[in-house]
Amino acid sequence: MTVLADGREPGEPSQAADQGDDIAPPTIYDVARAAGVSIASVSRVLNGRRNPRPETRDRVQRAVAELGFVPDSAARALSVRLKEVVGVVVRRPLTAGPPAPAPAPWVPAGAWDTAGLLGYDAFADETESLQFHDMVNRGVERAAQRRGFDLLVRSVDITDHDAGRRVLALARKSDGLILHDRVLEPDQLDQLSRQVPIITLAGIARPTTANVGSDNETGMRALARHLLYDHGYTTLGYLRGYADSPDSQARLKTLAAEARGAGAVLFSGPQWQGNYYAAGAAVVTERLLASGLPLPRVIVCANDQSALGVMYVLRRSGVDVPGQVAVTGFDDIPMARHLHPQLTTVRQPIGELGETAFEVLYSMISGEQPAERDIALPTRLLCRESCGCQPGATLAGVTELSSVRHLRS
Amino acid sequence: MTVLADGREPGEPSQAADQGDDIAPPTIYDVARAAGVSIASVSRVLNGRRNPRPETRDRVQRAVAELGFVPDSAARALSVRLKEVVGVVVRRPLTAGPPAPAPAPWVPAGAWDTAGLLGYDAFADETESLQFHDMVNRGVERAAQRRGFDLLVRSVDITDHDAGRRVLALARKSDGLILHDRVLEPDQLDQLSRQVPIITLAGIARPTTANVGSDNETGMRALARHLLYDHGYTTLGYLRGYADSPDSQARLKTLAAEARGAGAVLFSGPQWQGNYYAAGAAVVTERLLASGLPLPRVIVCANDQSALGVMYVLRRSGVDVPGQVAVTGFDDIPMARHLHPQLTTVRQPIGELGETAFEVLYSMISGEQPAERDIALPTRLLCRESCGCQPGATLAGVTELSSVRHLRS
DNA sequence: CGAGATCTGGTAAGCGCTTACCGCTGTGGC
DNA sequence: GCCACAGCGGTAAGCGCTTACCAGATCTCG
Repeated sequence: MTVLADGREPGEPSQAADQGDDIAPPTIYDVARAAGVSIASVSRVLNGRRNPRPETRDRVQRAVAELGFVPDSAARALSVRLKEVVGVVVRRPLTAGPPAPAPAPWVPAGAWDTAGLLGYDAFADETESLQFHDMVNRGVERAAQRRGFDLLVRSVDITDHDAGRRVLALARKSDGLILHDRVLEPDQLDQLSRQVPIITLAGIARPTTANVGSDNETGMRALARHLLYDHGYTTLGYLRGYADSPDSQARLKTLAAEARGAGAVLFSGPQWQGNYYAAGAAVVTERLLASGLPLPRVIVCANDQSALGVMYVLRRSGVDVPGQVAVTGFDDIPMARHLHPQLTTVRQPIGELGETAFEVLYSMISGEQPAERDIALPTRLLCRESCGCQPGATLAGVTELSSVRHLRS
Repeated sequence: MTVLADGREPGEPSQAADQGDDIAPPTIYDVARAAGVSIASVSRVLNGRRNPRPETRDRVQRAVAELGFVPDSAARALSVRLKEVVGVVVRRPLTAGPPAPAPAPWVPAGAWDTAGLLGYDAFADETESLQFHDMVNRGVERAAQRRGFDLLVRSVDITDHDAGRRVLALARKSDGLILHDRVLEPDQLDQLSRQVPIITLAGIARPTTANVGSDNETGMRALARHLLYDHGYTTLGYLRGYADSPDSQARLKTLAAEARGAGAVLFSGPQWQGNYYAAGAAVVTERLLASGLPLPRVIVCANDQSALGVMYVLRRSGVDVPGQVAVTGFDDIPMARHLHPQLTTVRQPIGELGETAFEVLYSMISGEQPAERDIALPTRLLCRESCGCQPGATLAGVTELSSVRHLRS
């Protein structure tokens, strides 16, 4: 038996450890001693290796139960090189107040500071509220739990241009990373992904990473056709998300193609540049109103939160939604159905996005090559009221149009 | 220099490690070799110990930068006995659909199953939406980040009666735990808290744990007096949270005392037992309506989510809010101001609750005895519309009444 | 200019766990 | 009855890092 210099065995709590209050948790040595076996036997029983003799197994299990032993994760991780932790990184404004804008030179300085947005106090704590990200993370957690993994969550500030270091630090605390929108630059991503498995969400798959997103084309096409043909709208505006968001770009592209096909006019110039936040959308909408130019008949927003901001400003300005201007979103966050009018939007399977991301990551951590490097989950149109539809007679006041069935038949 | 059996030094990536795709991250041995120093020197430079010679420091820093070295957290944790991770546990329904009820024998079986709640499809994904817990966690994360800690988040199912094991497992992955409402039974708490520092949120401080909550008394007193004296309501109902929630009990107690003092009638019997969820509150409200008994003039809800459910059902049943029945909440979650009518509620400093919890936990992890074992953060009344007030002329449509100033002057 | 004090870098032990390897015991086949 | 062999438990190495301890170099001051 190994005995340390001060006379105690390895793992035995030292005298000075803690006075009464906190006692150190038991180690595998404590269990081995209590069971009268070696630490190897304890470990084998715990990990189901090599089929130990029933008597040995019993003694160990009894000792484990009695001491309430659970192996220390750090020691285990060091040994098996698996932490059973995945890191999740979200880029979000950490400081209170409205988010900094995406690069948008046409927005006068000050427009985003607190003073400039006082009128939008209604969204002051928007960044505190549940967003798309959080719901995705909930899905990641569900899937992770099934594999005994936990989530290590970290936010990087929207203005943090040295996110690389912080993400790398997280990487060394986990077995793999799930990165939300816009967390790393492509070259940082390439570099990091050679050291640790990485999944991006709503990004672009690269040689060494996989991406999980949703089928923007199908959903947006259904929405566009609904607006263009069912409602007959001929002028539309697209309020964008971050300029470099692949999701926002894909949605715009599909919408533009459909509008063109229907001979409708689509506004989507620089003055339609939002940032996925309600506060940002509110400012954009106000500028549009102030410009005196006529508004399009319908404003298609890159996401639900933007739609929230648009509707808020329109309503305050006495513009009837959807009577004068219809508004639509994308995502179907829970708040969408609690708005007045209820928001017509395209539902993404938000939780599944997270679950899928974890499962793909898990397979990469296990050393497999993922079969598919770019996964798009299905979307579907939810017609509620803000597009101009009358609330249906369905129970929840939602008319569901499966985009596929509706359009492909 | 130590050399392993196969000829490579410790830490040197073995040949078979990974083929091209993933390469193992550099270890401290790689850095030491690149810098031409020993691993001890590298460690000392990294941790700022013993003031190394400038030249040594330079060489190490250069090598670290070049290799992009970041120490492995598991190895570091094992050595310094600090993981720089705090575990956060939330009890929530993990499966889709409405939550299981708190023990409430008067609710007929089936009332909570999907079929029984079909009419409340509006809240089907409520458990997916932002809740109080998430906002608190955001605060924890903020504070943790300042200390280089990360959050390990885990949910336990609302029906999981063996939560102890799962929480213990989390404990061994972290340096301390923050437990939300109702995660552990008091005896489990006592046992676990002797091994690891624990903070409860909205619970009760015990000899070995600290608790962070908010000042229910002051907030509820302000709300009660506003309803009783400013509005002159003489009949009230209190829709409770979980039966064993200290928050819910404290709020009821204060409300009852105030009502008694004003000679008003307060209903709070078993048929007023909710569960902090909108879906639960909706069912309760429907039963109250079905009972045919007259409703009180105002329904005071244990939290905002409950108020959401109450308002939803009242509105569907043609009851005018606040004209016929006023409704109030507690918490001030972001959705509160987006409801129609806007919800009058008592604001808790939700984010600060989390930040405070972390700070206290951090001090315990650092081996200090917290000065205060039971911390209550200030609350304040926010009068919006659902209590019967007219929307004020203030910018955000919110009349703020500092509970202290209003009542103590 | 030499002895002690000071400073700096290296060596090695140890954190708590897993597992390769070794040796002992008991079994079956000849 | 003996030996090969399977089965099981123990010993010890090693995961990547920090740090106590030691030894050599440098400095200080009598």
